[in-house]
Amino acid sequence: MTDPRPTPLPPPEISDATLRRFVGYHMKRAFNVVQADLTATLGPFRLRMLTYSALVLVCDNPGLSQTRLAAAMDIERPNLVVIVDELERRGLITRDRVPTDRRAYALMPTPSGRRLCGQAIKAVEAHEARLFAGLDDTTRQTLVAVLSALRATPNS
Amino acid sequence: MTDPRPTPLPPPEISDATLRRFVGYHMKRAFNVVQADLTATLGPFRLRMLTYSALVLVCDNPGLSQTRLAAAMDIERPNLVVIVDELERRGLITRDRVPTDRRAYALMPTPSGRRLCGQAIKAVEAHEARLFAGLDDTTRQTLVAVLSALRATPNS
DNA sequence: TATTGTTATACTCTATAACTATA
DNA sequence: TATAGTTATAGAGTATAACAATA
Repeated sequence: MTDPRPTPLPPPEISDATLRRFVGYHMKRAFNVVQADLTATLGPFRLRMLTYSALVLVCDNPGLSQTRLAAAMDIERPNLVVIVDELERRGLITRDRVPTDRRAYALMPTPSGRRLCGQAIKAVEAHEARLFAGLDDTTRQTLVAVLSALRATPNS
Repeated sequence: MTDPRPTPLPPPEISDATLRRFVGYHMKRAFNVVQADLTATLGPFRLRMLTYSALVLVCDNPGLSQTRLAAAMDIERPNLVVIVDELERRGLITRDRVPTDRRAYALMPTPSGRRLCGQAIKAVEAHEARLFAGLDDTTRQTLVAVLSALRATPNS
């Protein structure tokens, strides 16, 4: 199976050894892959990673306030507003006033929201099972442990 | 050390067990931490993760074309244009026409670009050493191996 | 004064279509 | 025709300041 073509210009391998030494570089690329796959998985539910995360947290913690939800999602409160707007507009959650603190909202899942959430969770489970099929349990646990430990950064 | 205050409302722990079961959730949060830290690290050099990656690749592969650089960085060519624009405007790289193919550019680092690149690499090395100080070599290698393996996604 | 939710805003990254000039 | 680089554009995520209502 020799190739008779006079290879027009054998594209010299790119040397990315320097970049590959940095974990952040690998994290970025890996996350892009996961993100793209997850977006496709959630597409049929008209959810994105952020709306999905918010819906799951509201279903698991009915009555959550937006401030605490934003903290749990590790995003800024202003950025949560549009996410809650979207979930509320679709009738998946409700914003109920808290009698004891009329500043805050108690976010509650609707029956429809709970239903969609359950379906989306199953889809994401299947998505992750496929994506991480090559990892044994120990490696997967190590991965999660390492990523979790990165939460708090003792910056200099 | 008893607390005499009548805890106004003991914020019930948020149950995020469902989300925590998904690796993508941990990847997102971990990447946000790394990204924020890296942005701070590169700030003094007026570089971001993308401009840094591009500069490193051009320094390691002088004469690289934009198409191949975009492929190496795993971004779309249109998005690379502004990155190359910025590096060129700052005098860190040059866009030289390729005599044999006048459509393409040969990206070359300037002496100033090489100098800044060397300094930035050292800063990023220190940044990563600090960020991943808790990981032994084996764990770190496992992490990189797992993240790298995620590149190609056999999507269903 | 402090906090909840909100608006406005800006920057970055990502993705696609369509154009130009070359090949 | 196909490719290299470009422009325009749109969507999404992130971050900060400042405001009204309420505590």
